[in-house]
Amino acid sequence: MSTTWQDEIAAETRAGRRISDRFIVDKVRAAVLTQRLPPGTRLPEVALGEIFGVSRSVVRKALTRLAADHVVSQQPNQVARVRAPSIEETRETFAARRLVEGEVAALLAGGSTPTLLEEIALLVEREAEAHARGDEPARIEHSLAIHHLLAEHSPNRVLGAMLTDLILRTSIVIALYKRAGLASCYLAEDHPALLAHLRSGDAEAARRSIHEHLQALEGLLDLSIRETRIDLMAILGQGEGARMSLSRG
Amino acid sequence: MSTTWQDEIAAETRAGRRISDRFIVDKVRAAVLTQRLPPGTRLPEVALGEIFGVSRSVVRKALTRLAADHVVSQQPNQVARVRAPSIEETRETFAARRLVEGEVAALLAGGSTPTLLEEIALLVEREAEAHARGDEPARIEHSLAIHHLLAEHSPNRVLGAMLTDLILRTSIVIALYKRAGLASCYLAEDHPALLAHLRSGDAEAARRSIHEHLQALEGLLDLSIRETRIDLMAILGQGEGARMSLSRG
DNA sequence: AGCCAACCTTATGTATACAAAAATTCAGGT
DNA sequence: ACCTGAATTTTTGTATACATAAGGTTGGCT
Repeated sequence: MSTTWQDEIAAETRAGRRISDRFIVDKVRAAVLTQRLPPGTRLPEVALGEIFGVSRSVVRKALTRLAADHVVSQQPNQVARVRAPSIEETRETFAARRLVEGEVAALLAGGSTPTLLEEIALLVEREAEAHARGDEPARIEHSLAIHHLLAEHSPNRVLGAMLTDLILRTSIVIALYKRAGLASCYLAEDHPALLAHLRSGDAEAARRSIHEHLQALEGLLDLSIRETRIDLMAILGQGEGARMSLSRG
Repeated sequence: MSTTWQDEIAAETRAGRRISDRFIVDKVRAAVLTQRLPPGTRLPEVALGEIFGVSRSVVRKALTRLAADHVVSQQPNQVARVRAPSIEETRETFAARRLVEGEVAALLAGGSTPTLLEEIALLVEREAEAHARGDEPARIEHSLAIHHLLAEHSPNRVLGAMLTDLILRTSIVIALYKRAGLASCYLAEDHPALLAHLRSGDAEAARRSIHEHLQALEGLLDLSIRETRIDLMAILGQGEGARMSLSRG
């Protein structure tokens, strides 16, 4: 994974651009989303600075922004760590997203442009194809793109920004709590149904389909009471593996 | 106003505490809320640093956090300025808050503790008293306290945090767009009605009373189309007054 | 052997110096 | 008189040095 970062950093510097805090935010967020940086991983400022070839100033700004996005936790005089949302917070995040994304979908059911509907239709198709050929990373990417499209085109931009945040947070906890044996969180009917309701302009049906979709998604997670699993992971599991790959750079 | 800050800074240092970024965030946010720092005001890092007696490092962190809270706008290589939300954003913020606070109130209608209900009842009473004696600052404080209480006690803490943010943002635009001749935004019936519905446990009635309350509040604002008012203010009105009081420190 | 304390390592908090980019000012020309 | 453009000033971006606090480790003591 460090090599991936190394490559992207090299590409960025070759392009004449300096590494910005934004770049670091994006890379760390992507790594957290794909669990290359598991919850609890320590993110010391100097180590990150060496990896990205910048000083602590830039890293600190990036970490502050990641903390505002709920990706890392930052406590005074302590190392920043990849956040491990609790089961309770996971449930609450899903509930918040149901509320917000449901409203956005309802707003969009009235006034979405044909262009938007076509873009969504394309992504829905691609997601199905990716699933059919067993390409789970591509499927996740297209699925996320659909929801991000809703957020970006929300008539209410304040709600849209909130939704962007919630999509990120739910993605993190989905990666975290996905039931062990489950190959994919694909729900074949849900996105086509949503699209149909957006097309027909039925706001309440669109809202309902979002609610059901997210409810089903949450149901695919392993949110059993034994929260110890995560605590142990945060305390013990962050050990040598993740730490080394960071300090190796 | 600088003298107020000076006093608070002196009190903080006397107490042995160093001025933290948190302190600066709180003070700037309060000043924006009370319009002592009008929209468009420039907030240069060195000037703020001199006022608070800290270096740019601390100020920068504070400004980054204020930007995350939508209080100031920060663009690369430009001075941070107090944000002036547009009329459109104001409407969208109110809509978002109606959605979120309505849900929180509905959740709270079922399961709020007697303690919480008593606290709210006390604040409702105090707000009415403050209004009766014409003490508008105190009235605003108690009114805000009621809504913050809902946010803090939200069974869904994710929604609660989102509501805290939205309360701040709506407070800013209320101060910004309050109709000129209006002495107060007090709506005598609304808070008591909300309290009654929280007590009775009727979730949908509680949600509805929040919706109506916020709709009425938005109706008290001057959101006419001529947005030029704000643009002019941001460009011209930020002149000597605010700038000087900052540089005078 | 177990526990405690002092030390040392590590990492963050803060200030400051220098570089680069904007904004402003002022002079020159049309 | 107005517009243009270079020089100056202001302000931010980044790196680095020093101070401080947290965490772990080793030594000594009971």
